[in-house]
Amino acid sequence: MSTETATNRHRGRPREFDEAEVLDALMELFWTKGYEAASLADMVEASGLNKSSLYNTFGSKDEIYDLALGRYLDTRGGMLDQIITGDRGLDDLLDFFEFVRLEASSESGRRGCLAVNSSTELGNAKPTAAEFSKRYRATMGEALRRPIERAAVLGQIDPELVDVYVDTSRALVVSASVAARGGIETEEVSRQIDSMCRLVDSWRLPASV
Amino acid sequence: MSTETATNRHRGRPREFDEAEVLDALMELFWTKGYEAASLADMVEASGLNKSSLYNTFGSKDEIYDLALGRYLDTRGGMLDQIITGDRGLDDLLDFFEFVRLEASSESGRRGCLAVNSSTELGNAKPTAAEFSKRYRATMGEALRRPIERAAVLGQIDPELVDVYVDTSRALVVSASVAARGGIETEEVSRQIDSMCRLVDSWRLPASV
DNA sequence: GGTTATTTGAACCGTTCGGTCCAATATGTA
DNA sequence: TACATATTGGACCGAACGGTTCAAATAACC
Repeated sequence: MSTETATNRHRGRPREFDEAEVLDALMELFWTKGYEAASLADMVEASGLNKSSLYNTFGSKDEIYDLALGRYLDTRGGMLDQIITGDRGLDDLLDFFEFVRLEASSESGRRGCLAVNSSTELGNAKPTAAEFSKRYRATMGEALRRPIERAAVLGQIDPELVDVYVDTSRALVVSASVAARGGIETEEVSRQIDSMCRLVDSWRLPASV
Repeated sequence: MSTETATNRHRGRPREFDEAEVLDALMELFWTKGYEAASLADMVEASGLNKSSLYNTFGSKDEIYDLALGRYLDTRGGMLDQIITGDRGLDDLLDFFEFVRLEASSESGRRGCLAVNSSTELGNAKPTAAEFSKRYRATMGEALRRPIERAAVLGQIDPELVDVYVDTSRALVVSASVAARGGIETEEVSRQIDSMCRLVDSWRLPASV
């Protein structure tokens, strides 16, 4: 009956790296270079691991890419949840757009959105990529829906158009990420985000008396 | 003074293929597979030419890609001009969205937009690709501006928001092409286009008495 | 029909691709 | 200290990569 203290979970040599950390580094690589352009050599360099360690731990390039995409979505989903909070309706949405503006002008943000990049690079060609594309779409939609539904409750906008505004907001964000990655000057992208904000403002109903 | 009839423009063996036709085929290849994923072997197969013929006529893969992109933009620009015509303002814009819907549900259209795909795949990495990204953005903007400015003249919309609506319309089209390529079901994409149309309808001002 | 210019197919280049294997090494347990 | 177990770096694989060269074939012009 003596239960051994659960110290012998792993017998041999323990792992010298943090899986999540390495996966993050690989995600960054794919984010920057895309799937095809990122070579195994790049992956080795980015991870700091040996090629065979990489392979043993995570599998093939294909599998690693899927893991990296998954990690991006999880991380990103959490970020969205954190960012789009509050009960101010459209004002929260506008705050999020400001976050998008900030990102789009940063070195990191000019790589666009990994989910969008993956969508357009691998599209229908890679089933798992299409799956992530759908997941990203859903996650982003849900996050955007919250402030917009709240805006309807607050009487800021026409409740009939909640779905339309959700779709529109998502499209605007996607398009901004495309522009940012596509080498469009940050001033121009920022101007586009101005338009996004002005559009949202145009959704406001006149305050009922 | 006897001017020779200008028959001896080319002395040797004449070209056996049509440059534009071959370039179209190559454009289709890059449209479908993207830049990195398209191999020289693919290019040979798509063009029907020999590898060295390809090289002699158009140059390296890199140069051919640029030529193909240029051809896409020219072709596409002409198409946009043809499609977005008329003087009905928002109704012409809505017609264009219907065209986008039709494309997005076709086999061919589910490859997205080559300019957008190129933007996100090569982004800042390839200067010429960034150049095309800007050209595409400008061309699309100008095409969309026409019906929207007309709508302002017709009193359909708030003239103050013309720029905003141009940016928005372009963003919606870009986002639709991303969705179409990303493996999103055609019904879902079509639903997104419904939202686009409803949004545009919400821009209409009440008819002044 | 001879000349000339061009295309053509195939062989070939060195490099990099993604992927695999294994002996050496390092570490926790007994 | 000896054992068991996992990781590690590097050698190695065949295939495909983008790109180049060239002799042979071909067709318009004189």
